[in-house]
Amino acid sequence: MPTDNPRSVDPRFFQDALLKWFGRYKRDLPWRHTRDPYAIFVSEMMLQQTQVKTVLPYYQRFLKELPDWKSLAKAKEEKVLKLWEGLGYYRRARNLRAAAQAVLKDFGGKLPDTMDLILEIPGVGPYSAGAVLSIAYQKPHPVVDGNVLRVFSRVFLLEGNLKAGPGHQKAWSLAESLLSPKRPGDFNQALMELGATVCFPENPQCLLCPLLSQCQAAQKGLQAEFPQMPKTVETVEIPMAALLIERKGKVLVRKRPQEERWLKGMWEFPSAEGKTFEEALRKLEKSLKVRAQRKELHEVRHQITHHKIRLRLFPVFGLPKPRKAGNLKWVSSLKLTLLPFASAKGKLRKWVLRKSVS
DNA sequence: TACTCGTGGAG
DNA sequence: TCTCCAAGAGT
Repeated sequence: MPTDNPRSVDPRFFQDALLKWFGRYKRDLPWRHTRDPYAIFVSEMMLQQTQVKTVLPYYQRFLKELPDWKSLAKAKEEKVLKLWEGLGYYRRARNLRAAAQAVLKDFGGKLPDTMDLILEIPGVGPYSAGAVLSIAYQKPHPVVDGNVLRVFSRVFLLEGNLKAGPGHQKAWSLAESLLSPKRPGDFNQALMELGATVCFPENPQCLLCPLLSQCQAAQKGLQAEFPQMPKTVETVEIPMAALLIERKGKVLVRKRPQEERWLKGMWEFPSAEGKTFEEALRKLEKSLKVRAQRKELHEVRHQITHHKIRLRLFPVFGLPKPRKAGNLKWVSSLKLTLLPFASAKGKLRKWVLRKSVS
């Protein structure tokens, strides 16, 4: 019979096992070498729904360029977005800048160290608040993220969807009851580290786990059955066409308006959706008054939530006229632009940089 | 509450 | 090639 009663676990044993393991096996990460609340705050914003390995280069570059609250608060949004290019969830970048402005304007230049105040900051929710307070200020607040949910679901055999409703509440109360009051920051990081490096979604490395003796799923051989994730929505395919329009060594880019469903306010090669590529292409030709080749230069596949996007890039015939429309711009380099589906690591961007914009 | 927002890595 | 999902927040 599954027990989900936190009182069946000795918090002291849990803390000792976890902290000892963390001390020995934790990864060497840059934000573990600083006590600066700003740097820790930046790392937490970047780490939302994003793996450590992906964040690393962004974190280093971001702090070098914008080392403190003041420089971030005063930076242009374009600059912050450029530093975020390719990291995804761009609202985080805008919120981070707004957070810096709030810290300066509302909190005297110092990140607040209490739960109620830090939650007022844009982009800070329950997880980030607990993480920053415990790691930067050693305040005894728990965290619950995807890693913690996975570890708890296995150790305590928690059934059902833990990402919302009563299951989520249960996870938070467990995290609170188990938290090490002396070392909350290390405890929280240890729990997440365990999920990230041992308690994998697939093929968890149970023999390396400090909680093995406490893990109900492992004892029953049910690791693969937990966590119990809600079934995923079917993905819809969206054909998209984009145009590569060159003139005198420059390329036409477009700022996506607020009406777009994704990547609002981001720069791209002019693009459109359609039921078919041909339809998308005709829309573009009409709105920009140009003629495009029917053979694409390149195709990129991309997935945004339950949308499967296929973006084809078509070259434009002849020499198009210059245009001045507000959301269009000729650029000679992509250094100042953000290109959807063509992020820093994207194939399309690499292709364009090599073939077209040198 | 449930949906939306990006991208890359792993199996 | 396809599916899953990650140091979540905003609405």
